[in-house]
Amino acid sequence: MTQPSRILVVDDEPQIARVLRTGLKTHGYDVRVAADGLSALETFNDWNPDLVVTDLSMPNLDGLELCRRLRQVSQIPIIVLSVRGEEKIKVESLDAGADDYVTKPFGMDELLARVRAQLRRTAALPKSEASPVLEVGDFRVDLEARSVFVRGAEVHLTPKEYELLVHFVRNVGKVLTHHTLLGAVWGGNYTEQGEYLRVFVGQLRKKIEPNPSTPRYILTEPWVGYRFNSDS
Amino acid sequence: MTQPSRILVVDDEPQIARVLRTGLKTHGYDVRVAADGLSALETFNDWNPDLVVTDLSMPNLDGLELCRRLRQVSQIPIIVLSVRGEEKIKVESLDAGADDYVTKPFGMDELLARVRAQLRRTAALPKSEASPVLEVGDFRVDLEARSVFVRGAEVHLTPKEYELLVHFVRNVGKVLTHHTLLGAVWGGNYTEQGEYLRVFVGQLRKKIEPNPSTPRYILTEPWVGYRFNSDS
DNA sequence: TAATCTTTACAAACTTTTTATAAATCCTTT
DNA sequence: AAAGGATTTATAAAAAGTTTGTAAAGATTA
Repeated sequence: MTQPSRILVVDDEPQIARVLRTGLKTHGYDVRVAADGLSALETFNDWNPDLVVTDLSMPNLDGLELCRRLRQVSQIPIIVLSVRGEEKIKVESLDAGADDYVTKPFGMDELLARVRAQLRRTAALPKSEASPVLEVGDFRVDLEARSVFVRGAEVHLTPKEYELLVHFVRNVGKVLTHHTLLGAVWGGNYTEQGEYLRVFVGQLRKKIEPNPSTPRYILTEPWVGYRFNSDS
Repeated sequence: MTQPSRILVVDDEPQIARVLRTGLKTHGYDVRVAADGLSALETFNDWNPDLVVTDLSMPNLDGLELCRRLRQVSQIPIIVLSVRGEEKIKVESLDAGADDYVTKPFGMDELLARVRAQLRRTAALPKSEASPVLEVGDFRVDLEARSVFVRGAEVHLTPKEYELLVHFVRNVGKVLTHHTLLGAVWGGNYTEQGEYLRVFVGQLRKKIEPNPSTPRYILTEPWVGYRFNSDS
């Protein structure tokens, strides 16, 4: 049997920490709790967890800084807990290296779903970056042939559409900010051209979504960016 | 009885070339010699050898570049000959696509052992790449006779048209960038001459497409390149 | 001289960018 | 909790800018 995944919970509020610990434990995860950023880093080094769930406001070393420090040494998935409505901080978190966020107050079910999604994503990552074919959910992207198949059928994409899709597929389950996507596809001088992104996301959806008006793959994260989803 | 293996020897020094030719011939191989990289490529296309032994320093097109060019179109084993002790060039050769490396001066026995090893290795590979006849969809290209049949009828192609088609046929289904195609057919110094490609694709289409204005085989991928399609 | 390759020029096709408007989302106030 | 206002997002379509297709003339080679 495989080892249970290890999850490091970082929160200075004891009630929330307890809820998270018990919720995750009852679903089979191995959990440890740290009350601030510094002890989180220590536990990370000692225990080598598979995923981190962290609050943003904490003593000693806040969530943003924790993300940055972790990113310097690891690709481990990080889920940030943020307050509803503070969109700016969400973007900052993602820029700092977070993979996803959950807005408080949150349901345990939602958090568990996000945790599963992140663990699945990192499990699916290719061991060597060399593989010329990306296979994710219903998608198959052959980088060498530059061809794209969705649910078995080939779709033709223009250059910009293609680059955008590749970026999505390479980051399934991860929330990508407008800034990030624009930089990746159009380059660093176009990170403010939100219109481009809207237009091309729309075109991509028309080509890959069964029902473009209620997207199943390219989900929008209002005020933040988009997330590529591969679940059925 | 099976055909003797064909070995293409590429060396501009006549003595060495002669030694290699006689040595290999007395061991039952079919041998041809080319004095430089360019004529080696020609002989390769015409004669479809099973293995290439090449020197590094040559006029016209050196051994490294020859390796790269061959690798674009073939998995044929390449053994490189070079002066003893040049470790850097050894690494470069292998990066360029060489399979093995023999330092001069060398014993014929050693070279023969390397040749046998490489041929043994490729003997296990699927036959497709070794065949002198490429059959793809409605196309039949006889590399040895340098003849092309489309839907049963032979078509006459000029040298450039022929090389272009061979490159397409060898990479069915893949999108080939302008850059790649120009490099493969015209060489590395012409990768910016997009006009050439447009003109020759047009000529090829006139010769092979049932309806050149709505191509069925050579499909264009706007802003990227072309893709050869073999479906009906 | 004939065949092939290179160069040139312009119309047609396609992608990207821009623009405009409707729909959705979020925040504030009641 | 509900309504209104501000901002963001979705969508369509026109405008702009490149690339591609094609013919034909010039250059080169055998």
